[in-house]
Amino acid sequence: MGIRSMPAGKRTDRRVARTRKALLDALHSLICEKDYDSIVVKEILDRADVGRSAFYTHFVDKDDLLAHGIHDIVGGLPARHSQSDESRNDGPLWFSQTIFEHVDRQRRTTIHRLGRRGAAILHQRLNQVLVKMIAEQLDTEARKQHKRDGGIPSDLLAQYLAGTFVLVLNWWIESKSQISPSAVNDLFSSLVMPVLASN
Amino acid sequence: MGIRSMPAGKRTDRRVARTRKALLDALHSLICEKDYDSIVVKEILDRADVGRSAFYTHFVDKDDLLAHGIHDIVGGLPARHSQSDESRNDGPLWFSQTIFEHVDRQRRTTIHRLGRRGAAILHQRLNQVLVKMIAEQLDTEARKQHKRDGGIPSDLLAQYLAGTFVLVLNWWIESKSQISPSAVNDLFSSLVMPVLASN
DNA sequence: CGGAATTTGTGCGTTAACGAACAACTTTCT
DNA sequence: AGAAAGTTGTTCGTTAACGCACAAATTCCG
Repeated sequence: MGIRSMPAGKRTDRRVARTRKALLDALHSLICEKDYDSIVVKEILDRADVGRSAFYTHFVDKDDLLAHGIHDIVGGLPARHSQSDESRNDGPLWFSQTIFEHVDRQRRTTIHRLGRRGAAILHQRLNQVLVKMIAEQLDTEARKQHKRDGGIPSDLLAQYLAGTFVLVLNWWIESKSQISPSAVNDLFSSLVMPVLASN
Repeated sequence: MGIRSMPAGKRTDRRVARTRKALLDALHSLICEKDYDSIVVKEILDRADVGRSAFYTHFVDKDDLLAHGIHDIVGGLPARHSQSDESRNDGPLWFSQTIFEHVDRQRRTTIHRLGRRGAAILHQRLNQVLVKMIAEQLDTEARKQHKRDGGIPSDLLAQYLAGTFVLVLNWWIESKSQISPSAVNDLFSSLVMPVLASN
């Protein structure tokens, strides 16, 4: 649910933010040291210095905690997007480059420790968040252009873009060949640009 | 009161420890940036991310918070003392060298920003804590030697040693001449050793 | 000087985190 | 296999921290 986007409601309690951050950080630092599957809740609790009951008031289990970890990754993205100089870099692909670079940075420290399951969870979640973000951005842009539609429905397009992105991302991570973030970003562009152009 | 010495009672609540540490750390980092006197409670609260009422449940005011800051400095001392190999380095002066070195390290970052008042508070508190620590150590040692007394009362001796130490420390800080920690420690030894030897 | 603004310290109803205990389940060891 | 050890997820009474509002004291400034 709401990452921290809408200005509605009162802002979150200090304690809530603290506990969440402590747990998220604890998991992150643990993943840097050992495989995700071998990590046990007690370890997270100890490192975060948080009680067991507090954990389960915020997350349903370890996987849920992991899934929420991407907010740190993707959370800062819309800020950069909306704060950009309104120049011309806000196409539907504004997100890809940044994420590719981020993944590239974290590749050797954390990502390879996730294992099949952890990676699947994160990809699923990333897909989820991306769909939402892209859909919003697409709608905003469509509204600027006087609702000119008739092509591909925007929600389908969003799902397509997110899906393709995660696919490429996954392939990139699995692939042994060392490709630069920029190069794989170009690959991604090559795949989806024709579709975008035809719209 | 009790720093964290006695094994009595249940250990402190996580929340208490967290709040205390957050406030202590916040003050410390603020002193690194501006004069102690110019720091206002609100600033400490904001940086520590702690509510106003939480502050006053632990400390009576800003000065009280500062005073409790030395526990970080002196707190680790007894551990080192009791964990030493029981060899022969536990004279009554085991504390001085360590503290001189610590002060030397923090000299340019924090100490000079304390001002008259802040320094006075810290010295007073340091004296207080030292008296207690030295007295305990003196008693322990006296008990080992079959209560052989008749010389200077141990509590007086403790006060004397602490007082002299703080005096030398203060002089060292104020003095323009650059004296090494070891050198000033030797000076301190020279002052009190005769008295100790005559006992 | 004197009013405005800020800072201080306190009170209080609400809520999140605590800690401890628990049954159910999984792992490990022999 | 079967006992011992460890892990998970839940419950519940207690308590610290929250946020907010307030009067008193202090500092700022025209």
